[in-house]
Formats: sequence, structure tokens, C-alpha cells
Amino acid sequence: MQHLEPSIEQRLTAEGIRLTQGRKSTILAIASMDGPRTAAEIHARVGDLVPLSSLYRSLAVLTEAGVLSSQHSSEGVARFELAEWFTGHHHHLICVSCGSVVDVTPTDDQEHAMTQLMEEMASDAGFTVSSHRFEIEGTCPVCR
Amino acid sequence: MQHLEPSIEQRLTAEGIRLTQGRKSTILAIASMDGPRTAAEIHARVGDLVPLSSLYRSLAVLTEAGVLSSQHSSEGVARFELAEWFTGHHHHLICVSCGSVVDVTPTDDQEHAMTQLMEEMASDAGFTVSSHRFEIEGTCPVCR
DNA sequence: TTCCTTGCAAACGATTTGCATTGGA
DNA sequence: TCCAATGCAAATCGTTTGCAAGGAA
Repeated sequence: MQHLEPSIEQRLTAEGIRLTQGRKSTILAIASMDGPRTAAEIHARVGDLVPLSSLYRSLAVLTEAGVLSSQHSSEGVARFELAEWFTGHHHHLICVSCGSVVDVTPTDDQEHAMTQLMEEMASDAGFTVSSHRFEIEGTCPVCR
Repeated sequence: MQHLEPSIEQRLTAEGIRLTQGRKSTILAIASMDGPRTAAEIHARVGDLVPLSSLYRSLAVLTEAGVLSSQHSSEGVARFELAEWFTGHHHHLICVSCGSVVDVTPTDDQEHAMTQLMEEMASDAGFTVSSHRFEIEGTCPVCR
């Protein structure tokens, strides 16, 4: 993604969010890195163009608007990535050695099996399922 | 658990960890609350007996010793619970409305299916799996 | 007695916020 | 033009740490 995807631009406009230089570079930076990234990592990419405090504000706004999604890594730091409506549904492989995070997209069969498992496990407790997160920890090819 | 389980006591002794009053009440407090708990929640239970800084130190030591396990909730705060060798392997149902976390223990069939899925998804990326975390988000019976 | 553990207060890192200024629609 | 977005600095929150005093083995 060299330029902002029209679908993202549309979404921002639809949400009444101004498309500033800083936000453009923020989104492009996130798109250019694979796997969810921390504010610090993103800041290293966008450099002096966007100070940290502004970056945090943009990340919050973009997440709120559904352009980004965020989670917290095992160390407790927030990580951001493009939302699933854009990237497709996926899960994360996390290297316990170097901390790198890689996306994995389940096949339809796998996703179906996972959804079924989830429903089974949740229904006993009376929960209505809205989403799930599956994190696989292991050792990446580089660290092995 | 009114008194500290012998197996836990043994483990602490084996790890060369002193069993102090504060640590006893900390473990008992965690055992008495279902699902993983934050330091603040635990502190509210043990009260003035254990100041926050000492509590954090104990939690770190007990986690290191394998008596507790910790993760970070979606808001980025650390949550502690008894380790799986004691409670058994399980996953978490998280209420998106009130934030409560409930344990769910998969059946052998479910766990087997999950392990298989995980291996499939990880092997493509060349990862060697060491553990997994499955978090189901939804609405609890109380909030529904 | 000997170290490990505690308690306090101060330090930390990640994230948030108040306020005056700037820039996009 | 006008209000949302920015930049800076200061504040906040969860968590960690230095150091002297206390307590388990």
C-alpha cells in the first residue's frame, strides 16, 4: 500500500474523520509492517512527522472508527494493526523468544471448527459469543 | 481453599521460597476469586496486610516459581491466577460489557481439536508451538 | 544469625490530557 | 471560516526499584 486505499479513505470520510498528513502516514506505516505494532514501533517509522502524543490520539481515533484494531501483547503494551474488515480475519503466532508476531489466516474449515468449539465452550457458561482471539505461542523459524 | 494446599506449599519449599503471611493470604485470596485477577483486585482482598508494592513483588516471585500464571487483559493490566498444573488447563470467557472473566475448561475432545487446529496453523509458518491462549469474548448472563 | 522479604517513597514506562495553535474541509 | 487535529509539557496509571528495617528458617 503506497497510497491510502480508497476503501479506508471512504471509511474515514463516512465516520466524519479528517484525513490529515499525520494520519495518512500513520496508516501507511502500519500497513507496511506485518503483524500488530506498538505505538513506539509506529512512531519510529513516521518519525518526527508525528509526535508520540499525537500518534496515540490518532491511533485511538482510528481504532474507534474501526480502521484499526488494537490488542495488548503479553508484556502489556498496546499493538495496532489494520482492522479485519480490511485484512481479513486472522490470528497471531507469537515467538516466545524474540517477541515477533506473525499473522495466520485460518482456512474456512479451520475457522468453522474453531467457531464451533467456541460456541460449545461458551454456551455452558451462558455467554453469548461476539468474537474470539486465538494466540499461538511458540518459536519462530529464525529463533529455532 | 481455606488453608494453603500442601502441593502448593511443597512447590514453594522446593523452589526455596519463604512462605510468609503476606504470600499465604495472597495465594488464598487469588484461589477464592474465580478467573484471573488484577493486582488491584487482589490488593482489595488482602487489604492493609500487604501493601501494593509488596504484593507486586510476591506476585512476580510466585509467578516465577510457577505457582501463579499471569497474562495481560485487553485493557493492558496484568491478571494473575493459580497455575494450570493446579487448576487444570482452561481458557477464558470475557464479558465485553462488564469485563468479568470466567474460566472454561475444554473437554478432552475439544482440547484435542484445538491442539490439532493450532498445529496446522503454526506449521505453515514454521513455528514450533509451545502453548496457546484462546479467549472468547461475548456477553455474560448477567449483562445480557 | 542469616538472608530473604517487607514497607515506604521515589522512579519508571506507557499512555492520556489541558491548553493554546494550526490546518483541513 | 470554523471546528477538529496538533504539539508541547505536565499529569496519570500500573508497575518496578533502592534502601533500610523486619521476620522466616
